[in-house]
Amino acid sequence: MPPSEIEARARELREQIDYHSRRYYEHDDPEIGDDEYDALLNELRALEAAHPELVTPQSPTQRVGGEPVSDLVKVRHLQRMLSLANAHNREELLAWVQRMRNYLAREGIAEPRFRFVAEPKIDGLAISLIYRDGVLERGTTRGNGEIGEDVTHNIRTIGQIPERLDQAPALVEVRGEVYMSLPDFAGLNERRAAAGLSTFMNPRNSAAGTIRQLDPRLAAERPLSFWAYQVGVTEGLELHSHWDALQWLAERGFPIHPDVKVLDSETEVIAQCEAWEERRGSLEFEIDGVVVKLDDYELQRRLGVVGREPRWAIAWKFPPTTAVTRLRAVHWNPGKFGDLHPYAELEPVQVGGVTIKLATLHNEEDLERKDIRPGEEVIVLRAGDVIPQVVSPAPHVAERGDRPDPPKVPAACPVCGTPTEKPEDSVFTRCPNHDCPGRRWQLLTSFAAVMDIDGLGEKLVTKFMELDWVRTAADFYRLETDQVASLEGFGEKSAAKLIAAIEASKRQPFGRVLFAVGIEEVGNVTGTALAQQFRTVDALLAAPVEAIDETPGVGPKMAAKIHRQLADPAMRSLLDDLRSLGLALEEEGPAPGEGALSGQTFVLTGTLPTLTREEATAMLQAQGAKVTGSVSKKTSYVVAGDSAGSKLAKAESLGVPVLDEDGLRALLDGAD
DNA sequence: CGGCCTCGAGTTCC
DNA sequence: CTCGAGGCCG
Repeated sequence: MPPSEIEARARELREQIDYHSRRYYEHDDPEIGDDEYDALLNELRALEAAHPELVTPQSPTQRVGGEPVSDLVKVRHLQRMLSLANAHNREELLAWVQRMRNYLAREGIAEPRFRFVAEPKIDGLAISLIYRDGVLERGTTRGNGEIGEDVTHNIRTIGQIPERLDQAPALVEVRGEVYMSLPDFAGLNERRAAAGLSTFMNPRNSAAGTIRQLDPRLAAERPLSFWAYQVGVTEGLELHSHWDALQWLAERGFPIHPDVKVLDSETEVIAQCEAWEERRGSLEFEIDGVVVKLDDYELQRRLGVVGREPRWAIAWKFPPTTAVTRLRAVHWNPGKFGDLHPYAELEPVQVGGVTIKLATLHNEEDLERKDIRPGEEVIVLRAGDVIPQVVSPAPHVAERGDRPDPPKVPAACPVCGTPTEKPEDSVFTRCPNHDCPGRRWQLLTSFAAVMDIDGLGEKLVTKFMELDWVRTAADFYRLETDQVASLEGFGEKSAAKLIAAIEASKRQPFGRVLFAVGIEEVGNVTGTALAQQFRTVDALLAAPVEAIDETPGVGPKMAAKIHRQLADPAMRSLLDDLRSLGLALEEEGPAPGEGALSGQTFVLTGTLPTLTREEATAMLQAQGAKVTGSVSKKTSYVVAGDSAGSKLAKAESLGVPVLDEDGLRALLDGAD
């Protein structure tokens, strides 16, 4: 780069960084992720390192520790706020305990009795609160540990933080974490979205931005919470252990997490850390680890501090939920209806405790937007959920001049080789071949899943297709026990079991069959609605578009699409075949408006003790109830089983009644 | 016409 | 679970 360009680039970077830094800190509303931000900052640092003459005092690189410019008053902490060493696994945790023993042995304390306290490490921000004579005097952010910022005006808006303390000493410093709970975060974002405002990226940013607002009225509108976790400087108060301190805090009304406990051995500590890790996803706040402290203050004092870290505490860090890995290739697969979907083949990498090799890329637009290229490093994320996602190129690759070519949309179907088409109105390029084996495989596996055929999974479908035993879903019902038993890995018994499962699926209601055969726009709900509306497959097939349009939940667009697909001879013959094979192609359930539970909407969540989701759905639908997937205020009941997640929380927040399996049965019995 | 609500579809790992 | 799009209600 010629010098003039370098200078221009440096200026550009400074402007961008300042802009994003303001978005983040002042407007509390970042447009880009931390990684992207860091990439900008790193590029600027690199430029400035190579060309020191470009460094200006105002450059973002010159701010101490990358702290943002701010009008908040700087305050020196009475006692430095320390950081923590990390342990990533049990070996490192045991090594920490051993280090403490060794250290104390050298200090002449042999065989000390260790008691520990393990607390969740909340992803919020650390705050120090000073109470003088029981009155909250000041709240300060951690800052760099030595100097923080005075945020007392915002601290006072947090209801969980007492203004006054009973039986308080002359001086006490309370430390804890200010955070935004996940429900509050979701609610805030919902309100913001409704008001046409941009939404926040994550609870931590949201909390950090809120606490640093200059105007407390803004902070008051944003729900913040608090957990206390330490007593710092005191005058006129004597405590002997961390646990005592926590009790003392609890007695004065500070929130202490109820599951924090004293542990007597490192084995218990490890078990506790692992337990927290397991609970991680079901807590109503984000945690990124567990803080383990030695309980006894005298031992803490003896152990002291090394650098900025106390020897007597450690943070058990959970595996990161993002990782950088190489994108090996982008592949394409046809879906049920021929749309080609790109997915990423990745160099296997550990993210959030599992190894990720594949990740969906959704569609071409998504692929283009992310600008990821095979051969380059990418950031892989496994958010609170389970599904891996490719987020973006790794920060450093975008700076490269000679990047590999972006992946190309295939000109021919990767499975059957038919030239692809891209309809005007679709984001997808598609394989137009209705007989494409890839497409048929998707249809058949989906059919097996929708019809709830036990044991008929992806592998078996593949095998049946290879042997050419199965071309359409109807062929499943033509399989014979002997035939299946002849397969490797199958015996007489397992073959009979599979055939029985296939037979059993014949009892699935008409609506479910309509869903299973693979009609675009027709899922569980629309299938059931069509079945109720038309009663028989003949009536449905004879129906003009206008009649289909009359179905609740179906409008003109869907009606046209459904009508066109039903006219397809292949679809007609499939439905015909299925009928002659004994599947239900007439509605036996109640007509619309009939049935004891008609007009009521149910949502199932979690695992019920004895019923499968499909069974419960069928039982409800038999009474005319509608079963949908998402909770809203129109939902009549949520049926919650074990490990129910966000839907249960939503039901509670909306005041929707929640049933367990017994409650459901009672309701169904009452309806008979 | 605008804005919620709902549905469908695809998807990973163990 | 999340996204986008279509339907429906005010």
